[in-house]
Amino acid sequence: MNELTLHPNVYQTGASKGLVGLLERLWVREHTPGEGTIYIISGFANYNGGVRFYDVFRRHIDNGGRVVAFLGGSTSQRLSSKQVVRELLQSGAEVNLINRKRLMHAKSYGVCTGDGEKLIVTSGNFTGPGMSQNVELSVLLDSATAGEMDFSWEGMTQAMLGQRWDIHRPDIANPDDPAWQLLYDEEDRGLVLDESDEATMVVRLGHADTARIMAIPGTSAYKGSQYFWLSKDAFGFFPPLTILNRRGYKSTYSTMITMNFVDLGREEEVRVTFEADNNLDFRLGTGPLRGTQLAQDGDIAAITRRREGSYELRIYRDGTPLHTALTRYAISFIGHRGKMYGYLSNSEFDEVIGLRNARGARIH
DNA sequence: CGCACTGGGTCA
DNA sequence: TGACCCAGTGCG
Repeated sequence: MNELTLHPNVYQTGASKGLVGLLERLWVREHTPGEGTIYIISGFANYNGGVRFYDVFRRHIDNGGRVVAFLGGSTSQRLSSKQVVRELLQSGAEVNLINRKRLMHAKSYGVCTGDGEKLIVTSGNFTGPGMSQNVELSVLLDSATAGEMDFSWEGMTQAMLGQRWDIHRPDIANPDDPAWQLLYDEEDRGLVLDESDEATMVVRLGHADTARIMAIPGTSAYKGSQYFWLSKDAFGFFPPLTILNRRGYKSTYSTMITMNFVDLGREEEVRVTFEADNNLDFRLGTGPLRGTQLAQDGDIAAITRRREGSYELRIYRDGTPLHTALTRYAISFIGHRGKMYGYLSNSEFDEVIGLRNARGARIH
């Protein structure tokens, strides 16, 4: 069946809620690892755009399948990152970088197997924000429809390769390959945030988020790790999750960020983890809050991204005026226990909490 | 000892 | 079965 989605959570005609859901249908639910070829076409690409699927690609390739990607590349613009290309190449994917004066701006994803051709035509790039945060329109065309209009992935990709375009295939073994210069380094923590990335996430905390915060040291409730569970739609809100797990056998992708625990007056390094191979949990480590009694079920946490890897965390207790003021930004329901979350710009957040007046001047 | 891991639960 | 929810174990 064909499907259309306008994400995040705006409109959908079928069961899938957004681009990631459509991709899961094509590449996971309706696909057997090793069968046929997976295709990726995107002008922009970063690590978190693919983090849901690297495991899927690896398993597919290990079982004899192919993954073919066409990504934008440029020496002057930040189109695709070294990190996403390295990860794709390491899993065995074939990556073509298209360097054009006029951007390769198409976005399409799909698969070709013995069952036929399927494709998604979308505005969503292979990036964290494109996959979930931005408003993006996507259409999935099933094999019957693709067959009806005579679409072929092989035909389209061969036609792309036949253009007089500047196409590069970076060599994973050779860091001096000039093709790498078409890619940017997204792990440069000195990167200045785009204004649209200067955002604050507000999330209504639940029991699981606060049980260890409320626990008494020495009790069993105090044991284990202290996390806030976030929506996996929040990939785009964090730096690339490029750290792979060392110990376990279930792959996880994580990153370390600097978190200023404003209520503690303390800054700590904490880990953000995506449990790709366990239960798809997306967790923010908040260990320093353990046992502090600073947050309980129903309170609001505000997580403010100030720089690429620097964040601030503030807790607003249920029943306080600022809790009420911030709750109206938590507009998306997630999970099945009434958790809600949402975003607002940092300038708006600063104004709400009184760090800044309506004219944007900082208040001391 | 804290937290990276584990592996269930639960509802749509 | 996807995506949060939950309660630990045991490693370093």
